[in-house]
Amino acid sequence: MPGIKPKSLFELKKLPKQRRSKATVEAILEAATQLLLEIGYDKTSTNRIAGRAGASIGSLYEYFPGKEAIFAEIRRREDAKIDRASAQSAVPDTISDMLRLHITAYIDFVRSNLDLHVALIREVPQFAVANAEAELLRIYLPLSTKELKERKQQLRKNRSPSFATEFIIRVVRGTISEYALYAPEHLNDRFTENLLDMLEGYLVG
Amino acid sequence: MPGIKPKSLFELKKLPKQRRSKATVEAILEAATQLLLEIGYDKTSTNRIAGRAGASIGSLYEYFPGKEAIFAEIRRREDAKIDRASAQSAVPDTISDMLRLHITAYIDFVRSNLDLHVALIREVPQFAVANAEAELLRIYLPLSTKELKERKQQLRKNRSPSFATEFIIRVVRGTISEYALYAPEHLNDRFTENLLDMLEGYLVG
DNA sequence: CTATAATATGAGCTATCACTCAGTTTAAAT
DNA sequence: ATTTAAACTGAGTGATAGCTCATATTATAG
Repeated sequence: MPGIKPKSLFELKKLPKQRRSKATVEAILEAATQLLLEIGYDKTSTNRIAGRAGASIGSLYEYFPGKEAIFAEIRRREDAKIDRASAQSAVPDTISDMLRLHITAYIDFVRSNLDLHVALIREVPQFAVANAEAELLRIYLPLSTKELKERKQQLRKNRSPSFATEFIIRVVRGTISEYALYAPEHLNDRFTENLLDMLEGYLVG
Repeated sequence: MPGIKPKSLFELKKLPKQRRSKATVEAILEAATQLLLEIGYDKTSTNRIAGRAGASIGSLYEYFPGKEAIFAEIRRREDAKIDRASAQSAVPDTISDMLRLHITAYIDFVRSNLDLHVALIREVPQFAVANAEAELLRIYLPLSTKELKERKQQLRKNRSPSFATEFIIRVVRGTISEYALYAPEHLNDRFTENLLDMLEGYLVG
């Protein structure tokens, strides 16, 4: 019986309870984010993160089971921001307005955090891919199959709501990531309008 | 005057001349590919690659300046395969047929090398991003601005050939990568038909 | 005030990594 | 047969990585 199996390599070992330790965890996450942007994932060591954060390496390992967990938490928090960006009170009647609402929100979000967004895709190993998928479903909940079904009369013939839901979600995510990675300067209004035009043509006709 | 600056960290230091050394280089690339798929980029060490390849670590460094160069070469060879897949003799008259030709070729290619394709995106740090862009332009040359201009009468009004060229290239690449990474089992004929349908609607109307 | 839990410390351990180099073996050239 | 170039070898080096743990400090609870 060797060591005890840890709950997860990607989650916090324990939650900070006092103000002091909460600040430590925040400082670690902030330092890790900075270092990711400055020198990349590989060269960012746990010792360096602790140093930048003004914490000891021991404290870091008090809360994080390892390096990966730090970046998994950073990713989780970015996901949460997207959630907030997409959470809309009013749900439009037309598919066209629905598309515009969510896609502009998503593009605005990506643009406002472009460097970090790109670094997370480009630098950080995709250890928590399952998570990314769960995130996907949460983010675009408003754009879900259910909502499309409720607007089925607007849909083009032969468009299955369930298939179309996944399809447009992946077209949007994939295309925006592609632009963010390789042509961020083209992630502009003209792009947005073309994307919306294309998707509306696909869904509504 | 410290060391002499190497030509590039991503290119071969020297080309193998004899049959024996060519085989060594091939074995190294094959071993690196296997290890990438088995244990990932981070855990794949140069010593391990040499071991698996049946070569000495010294031989490895005779031809490759470092670990990154090995995977850059693997990527280069994959790119070359895409080139070949897209190189078509007949150039169709209609935009619709053009789309079908190149997109089905690209999807077939991705599907036939799915594991490696995904691993290269997911695991290998994007050290040679400029290369990926050069590749992009080469791959879709047939689908270029020029070819769209020649078929301008088929294009929808207000579609700029130059903008549309980049747009559809990135939609295709981004979307297919998204599916390959997160839903490879949905990278099927139904997906292909929907993608073609959407793009044709966008370009032709 | 005391006891207990929470938090912080950082020297140092083990492991592994990318990589070098002095020497040897094999093949090609003359 | 001899010379020269190409190819191969692998123990060893320096650096650094992730991470532990015994100890010390600070905060909360009773």
